[in-house]
Amino acid sequence: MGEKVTSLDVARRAGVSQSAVSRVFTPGASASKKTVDKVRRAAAELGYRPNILARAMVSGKSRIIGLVVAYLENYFYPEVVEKLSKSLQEQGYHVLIFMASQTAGNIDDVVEEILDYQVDGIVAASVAMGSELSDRCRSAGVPVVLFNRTQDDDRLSAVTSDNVTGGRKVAEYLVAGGHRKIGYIAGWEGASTQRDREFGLRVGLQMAGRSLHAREVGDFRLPRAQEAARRMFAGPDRPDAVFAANDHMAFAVMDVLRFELGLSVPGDVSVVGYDDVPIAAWPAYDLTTVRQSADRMVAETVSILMDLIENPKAEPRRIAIDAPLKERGSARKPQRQRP
Amino acid sequence: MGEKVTSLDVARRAGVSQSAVSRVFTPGASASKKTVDKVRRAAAELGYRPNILARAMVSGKSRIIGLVVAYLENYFYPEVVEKLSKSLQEQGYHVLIFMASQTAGNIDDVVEEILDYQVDGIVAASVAMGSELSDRCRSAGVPVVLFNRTQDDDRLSAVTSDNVTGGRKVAEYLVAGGHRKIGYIAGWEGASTQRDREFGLRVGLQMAGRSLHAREVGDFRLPRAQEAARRMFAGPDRPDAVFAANDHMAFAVMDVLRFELGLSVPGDVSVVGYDDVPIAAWPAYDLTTVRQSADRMVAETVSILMDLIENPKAEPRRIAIDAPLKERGSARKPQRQRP
DNA sequence: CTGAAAGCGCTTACAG
DNA sequence: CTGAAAGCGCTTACAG
Repeated sequence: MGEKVTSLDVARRAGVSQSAVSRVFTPGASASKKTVDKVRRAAAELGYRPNILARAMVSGKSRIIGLVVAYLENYFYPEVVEKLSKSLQEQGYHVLIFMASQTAGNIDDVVEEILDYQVDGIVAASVAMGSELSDRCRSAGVPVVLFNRTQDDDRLSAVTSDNVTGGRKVAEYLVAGGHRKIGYIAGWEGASTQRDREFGLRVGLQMAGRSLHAREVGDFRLPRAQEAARRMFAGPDRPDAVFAANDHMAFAVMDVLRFELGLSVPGDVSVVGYDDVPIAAWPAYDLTTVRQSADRMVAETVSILMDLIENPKAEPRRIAIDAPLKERGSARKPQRQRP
Repeated sequence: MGEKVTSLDVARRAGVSQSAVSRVFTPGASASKKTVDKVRRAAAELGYRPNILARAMVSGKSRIIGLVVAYLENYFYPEVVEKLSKSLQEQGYHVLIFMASQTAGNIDDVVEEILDYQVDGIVAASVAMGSELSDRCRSAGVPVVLFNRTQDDDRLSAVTSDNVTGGRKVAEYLVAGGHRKIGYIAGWEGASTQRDREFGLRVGLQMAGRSLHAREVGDFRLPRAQEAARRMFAGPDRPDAVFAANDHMAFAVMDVLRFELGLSVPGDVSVVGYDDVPIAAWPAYDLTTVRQSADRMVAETVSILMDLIENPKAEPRRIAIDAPLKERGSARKPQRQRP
């Protein structure tokens, strides 16, 4: 206990200076093979490992990335956390996680806390950032990338899927499938993903000369989505198709339709989601959905972050990954085969 | 950019010493109201925030907890990550996340990396730790708590649910439900949770004068669990009940039974899981399962960690939270009503 | 209560 | 290539 070994201890045992030890443990530094050997041996014998915090203090690089995430109930995010962590680990970085409470104002406090840890970068997943906050990050020289969300501030990098096109594809697919009464379960209206998906849906509908038959707000949350589905199907003129702004809500909608209202999916009503989380492929749902590749979004995020960290004057980037529709069993298929 | 404000800047502006500034920002320290006011004002004007890394270096407390987690596909873990982060945040700590690759040996490297960050404690969720490793942590004075796993080494703290009793309850419930051919889908055999749940099941069966009818290994993974279910139901003498070592596998088993084999659940076969993840309550599964409270497990974990951090000579603790059976629709119910 | 000084464990110019 | 020295931004005894 407390047998804390420092670089000075190693230096003494190896018969070299502290600087030499430092160089041996610094990737690009110059040291003779002889020194390297002596130092490595001494370090191994002593069980020495560099103190990252001390290194961070002097070098100004902590190799910590702050990840702000609001809710892990939507199973798209656990996948993101896992992939982001792994990918960053491969780059020699680690993720410090900050759960933003649902409460609106808290995100600002959270970012201040993150900055206190001298992070090298911030990934804000599914949260919006006040402009004062992004100013603070900018002046602190800490790059921020918005994940699965965009903001007007174009000095902020952002990675999303192409939500507008994704929404439009759903409209086209549903129309091609012969649906005439298309309902939409909206996500939380403050989210750009919600707005973009809905916009795409409406554009697609309009291009086909149609319009939305019904609309309810599910807020991206399970109970709200259930209520939204109940309201939407309460009247006599029920939809024959529903697009839910994400898979998470689509599952809830399907279950209300099937188990509460006794409707058949897709017999009576087609259901389409957005995200393609793993559960969408489970046979109990077999959900037709828009595929949003966590892999590709994470890869872009890491790439942007690394660029911005290495080159502080690099331009912020905004990426929208293409989002193809994944056909499964929860929505009636267009009759393409019979021309 | 780079307008890095230090405690010395604040001190100068407030007309006090650096020590005074430090004291104002240190919870228990003594400072006159006058000094506090001057310093707070100067700090606010300058936008000063203490550098946590610098503080960590001198104080020896980083207020970072390392969390090692192996896989987030089992939706018990995202819940844990979220709750643990929030709870720790409330205590002024933050979570540095480390994804342990599936590869066996890697966990050791990961722990070394964690230690490099001078964490104040480690939570190892669903991973085992070599004894050399736990020795290193001990000698570094870093407390470790195993989460949802136990090890022989009783100098390690561990938080689990009462897996043995949980398994036994499943046996009793299934027997009471009139099942005669009970199959078990095992998790990864290296996991204590797997061993304990199976042991409990076997004990319960034996106490009722029964024994296991079939057993296949699902490794806690989706595809393996599916294969296990297929094998188990391939022969003529199929089980009338299946206990899967966790919910995640139980979902896969249910889907194979229902959608591949055309069996009715619970009409033809009852299915029981373990964990009670949120999806278990979704009507598409309505899974009878053993409830393992993430809330309580997290609370215990945080409590142990805080104790161990504050008092390094505190004894390690091993907690097994009680795990009640949650009755739902996927398993035939015992006929209690008619005596 | 308050300040001057030393030091946490490293890295980084600067000479050699 | 290598070492001595300074310094990263704080906190912590130690005097006062």
